[in-house]
Amino acid sequence: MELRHLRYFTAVAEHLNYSEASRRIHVAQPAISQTILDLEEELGVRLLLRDRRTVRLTAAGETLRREALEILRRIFRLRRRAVPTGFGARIPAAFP
Amino acid sequence: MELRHLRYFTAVAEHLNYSEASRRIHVAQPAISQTILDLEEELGVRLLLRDRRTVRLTAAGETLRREALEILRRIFRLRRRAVPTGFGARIPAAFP
DNA sequence: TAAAAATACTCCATAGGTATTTTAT
DNA sequence: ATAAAATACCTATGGAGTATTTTTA
Repeated sequence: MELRHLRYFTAVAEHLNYSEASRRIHVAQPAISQTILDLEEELGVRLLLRDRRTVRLTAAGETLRREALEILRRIFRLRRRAVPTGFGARIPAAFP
Repeated sequence: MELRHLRYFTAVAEHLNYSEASRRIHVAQPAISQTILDLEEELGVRLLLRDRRTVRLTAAGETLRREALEILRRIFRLRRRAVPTGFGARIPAAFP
């Protein structure tokens, strides 16, 4: 599992639509499809029910959605803190 | 940034020795070296001071270490919860 | 038809391995 | 002489794109 899996999954979980997620995050739909399948296989859990035209989260999917969002939020904060602010701040010694 | 970066970094942060980390996590030392460099470049922050024979964490490195551990812990729990227990439990509908 | 997910395939970027160099002790 | 990180180089894997198929409304 890599962050990529969580990113794609949360995008799909948000829109409940692979194609829409594809447009939003600028990743081809088949790549998203495959990544979700890989994630489900790795976890051994079905995350999304895609029957007929609708995509729905399973209970496991809903749990993962929350956790994944929290993790991605943490990654986001991490990166934000690290961004050097100002000029002299190339490679600062510490996070701001 | 992917979890790979955090995995390698925390391994190095734990042992303060690239070669030792390499042995522990079964990834070649140059791969670890390169991954740390990539991470530092992406974050724009130096994470480790490797002068002479010693590797030390910068303040940023120490901060990242804590955050990374927390994130990896969450990933670990996630995967643990998802593991199907027992036979019938192929692809369960929900996390236990 | 239309709209969406899955499959097939192809390609190439890159993760990671081996070998080497550099640096300090 | 040793030990460790960085660099060079090469290869194979797999991530991602285009095209197509399948399925259902």
